Amino acid sequence: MLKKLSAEQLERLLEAGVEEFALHGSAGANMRAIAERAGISVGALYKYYDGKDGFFRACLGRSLEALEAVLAEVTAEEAGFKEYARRIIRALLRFSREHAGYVRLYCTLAASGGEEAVKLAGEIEGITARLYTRYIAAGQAGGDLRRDMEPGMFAFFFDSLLMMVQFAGCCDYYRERFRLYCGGNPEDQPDRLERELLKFYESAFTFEEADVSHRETV
Amino acid sequence: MLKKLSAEQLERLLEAGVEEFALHGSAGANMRAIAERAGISVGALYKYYDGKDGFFRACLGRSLEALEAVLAEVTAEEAGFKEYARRIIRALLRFSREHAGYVRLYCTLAASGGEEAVKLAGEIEGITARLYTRYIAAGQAGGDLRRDMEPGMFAFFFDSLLMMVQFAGCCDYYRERFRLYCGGNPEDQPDRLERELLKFYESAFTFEEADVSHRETV
Amino acid sequence: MLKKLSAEQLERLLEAGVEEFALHGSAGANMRAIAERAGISVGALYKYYDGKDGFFRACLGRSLEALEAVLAEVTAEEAGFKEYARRIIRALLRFSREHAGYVRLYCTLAASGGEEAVKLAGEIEGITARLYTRYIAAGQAGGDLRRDMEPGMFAFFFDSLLMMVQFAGCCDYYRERFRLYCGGNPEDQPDRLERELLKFYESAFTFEEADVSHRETV
Amino acid sequence: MLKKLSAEQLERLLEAGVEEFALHGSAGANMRAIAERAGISVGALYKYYDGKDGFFRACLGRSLEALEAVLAEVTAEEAGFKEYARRIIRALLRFSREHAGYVRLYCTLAASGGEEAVKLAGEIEGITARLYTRYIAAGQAGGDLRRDMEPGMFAFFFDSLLMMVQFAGCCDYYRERFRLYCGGNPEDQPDRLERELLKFYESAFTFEEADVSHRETV
DNA sequence: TATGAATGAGATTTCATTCAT
DNA sequence: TATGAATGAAATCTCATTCAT
Repeated sequence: MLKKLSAEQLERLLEAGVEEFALHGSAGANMRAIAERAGISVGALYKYYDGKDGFFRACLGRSLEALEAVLAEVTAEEAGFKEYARRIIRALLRFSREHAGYVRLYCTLAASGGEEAVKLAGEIEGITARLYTRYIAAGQAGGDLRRDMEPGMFAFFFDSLLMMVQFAGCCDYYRERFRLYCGGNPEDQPDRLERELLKFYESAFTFEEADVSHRETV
Repeated sequence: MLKKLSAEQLERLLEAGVEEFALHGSAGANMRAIAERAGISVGALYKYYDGKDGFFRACLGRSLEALEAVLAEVTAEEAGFKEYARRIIRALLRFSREHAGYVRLYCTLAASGGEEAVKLAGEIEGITARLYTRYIAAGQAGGDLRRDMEPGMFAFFFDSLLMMVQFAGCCDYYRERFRLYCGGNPEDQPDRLERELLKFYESAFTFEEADVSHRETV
Repeated sequence: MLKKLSAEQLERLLEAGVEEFALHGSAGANMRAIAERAGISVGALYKYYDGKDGFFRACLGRSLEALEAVLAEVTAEEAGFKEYARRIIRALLRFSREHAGYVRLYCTLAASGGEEAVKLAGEIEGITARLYTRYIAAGQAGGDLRRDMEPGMFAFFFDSLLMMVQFAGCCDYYRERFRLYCGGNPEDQPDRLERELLKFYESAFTFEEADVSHRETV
Repeated sequence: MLKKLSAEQLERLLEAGVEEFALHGSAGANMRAIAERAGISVGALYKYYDGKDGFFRACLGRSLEALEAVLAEVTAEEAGFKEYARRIIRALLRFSREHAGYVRLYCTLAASGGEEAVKLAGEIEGITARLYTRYIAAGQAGGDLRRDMEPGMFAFFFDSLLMMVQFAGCCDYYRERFRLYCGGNPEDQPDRLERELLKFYESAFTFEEADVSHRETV
């Protein structure tokens, strides 16, 4: 890696890459278009990155770093489940507003197949998987969360909805889908989304068979 | 092989297309590779479909039809919420086992952007969006489901988890992600997945603030 | 050459070929389009003619035969120069009205290069070249036509104008060119064209230096 | 050879295109062959021109510009009819010797049909049509040219012969045709051709009915 | 060193020709 | 025998990558 591209230029380059890859996929992206969008020459792009694949991975890395940073920041502080969930929801909604390209790229990556995708899944999802699962298990141990659930499974459901909400804020298809179900866009009604999602989570995670044994299951 | 393309060959062609598009995306797919995979000539492929885009849409159409057929079949019969959900879960798990390619293509489409994706979202998701939302609203009216939720939003959550479970059964990234959270693959433990997901749904959808007012919210 | 295509079908085939070749040139013509236009199968086309080139030559032959037939008919009768010219003009104008495709194909052929074209030029133009040249020489010997001209050259000029008039009646470019010079289309004003062309010919062919020695040459 | 395309190479590219299009027509020309003939890569060809059609038009444009330049130069100076005609004949004969490819392409274009050809006819022929017609009308007004002719028609005849002479110098078919009528090639005997053509023109344009009323019309 | 034009392999697409039916 | 779908070579065109300037 040479050192002559200014930090700002590198920034622009990665942003351009993220956007182009998110828009057209790894195969459909156009290296020349990326360079132009970033205002640098293709030659420079190839000096700094090792071909299209290498650059794609760099863009991906960039996106995932940013995502992880947000999550790390949010999950650093201890909090009760509801508050914890609220913070994550808010952070991710803000993230998809501010870094739509990153989320789009993440979505594109997740849809792509192959060894590479598997490897990246391990790197990216491993952290949150462990984090959420442990947190839920701790909640169970502490008596705050229902005991008749598998922490891993419920962590999976928890994270899945967060992913979907993010995609709904950034990716055309998921955005339209959200409109059909809920009306409007996620970023225009963060409070409503937060409220309903929290409600959903709260009861799913705290409900106990025993508490409702008198009710007729539907 | 100069025989007329048999129905089976045409079938193979679409399957090959579904697989290739699912694997490499719309841009990355290779028409020659598709023809070879199906064992026919490129010329024949172009005789039956109008270019790459046209063929892509045909593959998409086939995938979505199959998906809709399954959902239509399952949702035709009336049932209580839990039974209804159970059937859908089972049907979709079976579908992703038997038609992994269709689901992969659906996932690829959802990740792609553009007008086309938006239009397709409307066609594909509109049906389930209305279906689920109405079903939930009916459940509320009948007293089976909690009243303090927005039917649309909760339908969105409901469907989102189903999507994720399907993707986890078919797409490399989502599959790996599932392993990290839950261990193993969805299709190898359908009962476990069904049980936990139903548990999650049941409490999320039937919980009522009033019932648990004595509990400390976590 | 097999015998099963009816005369009418063969007719249609050649007509279709003439039109297609005239329209798109030898390289641009589409064999399938020709077969379709003629209402027969491509297989039959290939049974009767040996590939594209062979069929092209057949179409050409057809056109040239028709052209020669017209000229042969007209030049069979003896007549004075002016009457002779008048007849040819009229015959060719009618021919280009009734067989525009033949003339177009002739024009296309003449524009194409290569050995083939040279060979065909010999076959096609040889006849008229000899005919006109001899006629003019005879006119000179008989005292009807000026003596200070080379019969071959003047025959060339004579024929060249006839070609142009024909092209003007059938080929888009030449037709537009005619409109710019003369206004209207040749076939809509055959009398005017005949009159002026005859005037042109008459003076060109009968003028004698001696007769006008007293005039200042311009 | 990774140097920037030199002016000379660009020149060669157009020349190669003119030659290839002239030889095989617009449909039959081969872009790869053109690039090879010019010694550049196909990629470069496509960087400079917008597809086959765009490049064809560029080649055409170059040919027609050159033709117009020659005519403009020649017709700039005033002169009596005979001198004027002599100059044009000479200029065009030289032009077809030096730029055979341009003339061939012009001939190919004229034989091709379609809207495009009509439009180009308007652009190309319009200039000479007006020029010649006005010149002839002026000659009539000044008493130098016969009054019993339509200037437009005679201008058409005038130009038609010039076209044919040019084609005879460059296009295989027309060249062979010339040999049949006149013997030899136009460019090998420019003086003879000039002399005879002038003779033809002179009498055609200056003949007056009145002058020869005593002669028996042939 | 940074540039971006040139390269050319490889993709999409067409269409003359074949041959099973 | 006549058909016309299937073939696949060859055409057009794109774009990741190189490298002379």
